Amino acid sequence: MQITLKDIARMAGVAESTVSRALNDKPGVGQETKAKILKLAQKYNYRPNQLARGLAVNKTNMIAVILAEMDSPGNIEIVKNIEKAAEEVDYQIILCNTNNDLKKEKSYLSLLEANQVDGAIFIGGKLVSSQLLRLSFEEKNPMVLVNRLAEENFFTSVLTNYSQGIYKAVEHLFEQGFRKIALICGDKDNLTESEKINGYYQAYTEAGFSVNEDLIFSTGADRTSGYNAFLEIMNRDIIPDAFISTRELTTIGLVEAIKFGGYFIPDDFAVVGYGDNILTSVIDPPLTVLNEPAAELAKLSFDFLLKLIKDKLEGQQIKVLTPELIVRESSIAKYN
Amino acid sequence: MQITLKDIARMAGVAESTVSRALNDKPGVGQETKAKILKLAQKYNYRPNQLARGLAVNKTNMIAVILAEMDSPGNIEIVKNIEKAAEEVDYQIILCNTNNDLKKEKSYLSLLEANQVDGAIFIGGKLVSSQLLRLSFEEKNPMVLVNRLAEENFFTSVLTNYSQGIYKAVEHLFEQGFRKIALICGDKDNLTESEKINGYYQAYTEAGFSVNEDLIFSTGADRTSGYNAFLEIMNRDIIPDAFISTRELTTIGLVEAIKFGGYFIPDDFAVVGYGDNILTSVIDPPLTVLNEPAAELAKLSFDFLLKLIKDKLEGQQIKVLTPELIVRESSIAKYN
DNA sequence: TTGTATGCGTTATCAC
DNA sequence: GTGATAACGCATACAA
Repeated sequence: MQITLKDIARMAGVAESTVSRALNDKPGVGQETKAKILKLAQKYNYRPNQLARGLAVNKTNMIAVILAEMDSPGNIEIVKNIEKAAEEVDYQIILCNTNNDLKKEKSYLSLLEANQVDGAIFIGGKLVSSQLLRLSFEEKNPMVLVNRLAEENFFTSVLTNYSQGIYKAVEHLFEQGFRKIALICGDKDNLTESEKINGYYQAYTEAGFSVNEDLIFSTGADRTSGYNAFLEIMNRDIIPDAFISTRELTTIGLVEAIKFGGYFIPDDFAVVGYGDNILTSVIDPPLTVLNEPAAELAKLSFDFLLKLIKDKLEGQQIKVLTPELIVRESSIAKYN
Repeated sequence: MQITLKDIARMAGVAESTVSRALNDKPGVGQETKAKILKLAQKYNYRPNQLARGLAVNKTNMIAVILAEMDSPGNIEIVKNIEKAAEEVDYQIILCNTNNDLKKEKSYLSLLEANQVDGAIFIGGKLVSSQLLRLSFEEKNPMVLVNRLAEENFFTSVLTNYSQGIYKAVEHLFEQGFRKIALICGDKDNLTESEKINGYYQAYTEAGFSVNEDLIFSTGADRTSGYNAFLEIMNRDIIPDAFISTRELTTIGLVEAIKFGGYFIPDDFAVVGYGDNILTSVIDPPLTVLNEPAAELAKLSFDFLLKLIKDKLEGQQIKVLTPELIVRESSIAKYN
C-alpha cells in the first residue's frame, strides 16, 4: 500500500491539514514542523495521490490530445510539440487516437466530461459534428481545435490556411510554366480539403485560366490512394504536366507511381507535395512541399487551452497560420 | 457544474447506492427503478467522475507509455499499436516523452506512484538505472520494458534480439561478397547498442574473419550524426565496401552523405539500414533494412502489462523477438 | 501556528 | 430490493 498524508501526519504527530500545508508550501506552518514533515515525506517517498487531489481541487493537470489519425507524420509533429509545451508547465497529455471514427471521438470526449482532464486539443479530423462538440462546449469544457474547420466557428481554433497554401503552390507552378496542374486531394465534403480546392480554383481564376475539372482527383488519404490516383489520371483525356498532392501519404504514393511508371520528376511531371517530413527532403529529387508550421500550431493551441482552463480567455479565438512553400527540385521547370 | 450521482438519486427519489448499482449493472435493483434511473442518466447526460471512481476502486484504466524519444518512427509505431490494443479493452494511454532524460523519467514514474495510472510501459531508452526502477518495482507497480535492457533482468520485458539482427545483416553482406563492413552504431555503454556490436563481432568471428575496429563507428542517434559518420570514416585508413547503420535516423543521414558525395548505392557502397519506415522503401535505391516487429512488441507488452495489473502474471517474463531482415536493392552486389 | 470538520463523487458494506 | 454510511486521499474553511 502506498503511503498517505494520514500516515505522515501520524508519524509526525500533527494533523493532516498541517502536513498538506507543509507539502504544498502554503503559509501558516512552523519551520520546525515543516522540516520534520518534509523529511518524513522524503524518507518514505511520499507521493500525493493525484486522483484524490484532483477530486478535491477539481483539476488534474492533464489534457487530452485527440488525434484524428496517427499515421500522419505532421500530426505526430504537432503532438510532440504540445507535449513539450505541456511539460514545461507541468501538464501531462493523454493521447487519444480516433482513427476518424466519430464514435471513438465521442467516447474520448467523455474524458472531459468525466473530469479526467482539464481540457482537450483536437487535431485534424473531418467535418466537426458541431452537434457533438457544442454539447461539450456549452458545458464550458475547455477545448481548442487544430486544423479542423467546423460549420460554425464556435470554438477556439488554430488553423492552417489551406486555401492560401494551395494558391501559393499553383502560383509557383504557373511561374515555372506549368499549366495543366492535377490536384490530388480529398473529398469535397471535407471542409479542409474543400478549402484546398478553393485555393486551386482561385489561383486559376485570378491568373485568367479556366479550370479543367478532370484535373481534380478526389481520393483517400493513404499511400495507395496516391499511387492509384496517378494511374487513373493517366487514363483520362487530359495529361497533366504537374501534380499537387494535398496530403502527406498520398504524396508519397504519387511519387512512387510516377517513378515506377518510368517517368522523371520534374522532367515529365512537376510535383508539389505536402508535409516537410524526413522523406520529402531525402527523396530523389527533393520535393517541393507545402509545410504546416507544426511547432507554432502546437504552441498556440496549447497556450489557448491553458488560458481557457484558467478562464483567462474571453470569447472564442481563432488564429490562422499560413503554410510555407518550400521550393526544391521537384517543381522546377528544366527548360524555361 | 457537472451532474453527479447524488443529483440523479435526488431526482429519482432513491439512494445514491441504488443509482450506483443501477448504472454499473450490479444485481439487486428493481426493473422499474433501474429503468427510471437509466432514463434520467441519459436525459442529463450523466458521466461518472472518473477521479472519484478511481479513488474509490483504486483503478484508473489508464496506463503510461513512457517513451525515450519521440523522434524515432519505430517508437511511434509501437505507441500506435499499444494505443490500439488498449482501446480494445477500454484503457487510455497517457503519453510521456523523456527525451532520454533520467530526471524526466523519474518524474513520469511518479505517475505510477501517484496512483494516476494502473501501470506503465517503457519504450527504449538507455541503460536502466536499476536503482531507480527497482524502487517502483518493489512497490509492486506494474510495468513492462520494451526494447530496453537492464543490468539485471528484474522486469517483465519484451525485447528485440539486436545481436541476432546485426548478425543476420553481416551474414547477408558476406554472402553478397562484402568484407569490409562499417558499423555505424551508438555508444558501447548503451546496452542495446553493445548488443548490436556483439552481433557484428560474432558474425565476423564465426565466418573466420577478424574485425577491424576502425570499421566500428560510435556516434549519436540523429540524422546529422549519420551524415558526419560517413565523412569521418572516409578519412580513415580503411575504406569500407558496405555500411550497416543501427538506428533509423543515422541511416537516413548516412544515405544522404553517400549520395551527396557522389557515390552510388550499392555500386560503391552497400547499405543495410534500420527501420522499415515509409522512407526506406521509397528512397532510391530501396533500402535493405532490419525491422523491428513493432506490432508484436506492442501487443505483447500490453498483454503482459494487463496481466500484471490483474495480478495474473506470476514472476517476471521475458520475451525476445527477432528483427526481420528485409532485403532490397541497397545491399545487393552488382557483379557477383 | 495548528487542529477539527467537511466536502470532492464514487463504490462497498452493511443493515433493513 | 433498497437505503444509510463509511471509505478512498486530499484540500480547505474555520475554529482554537
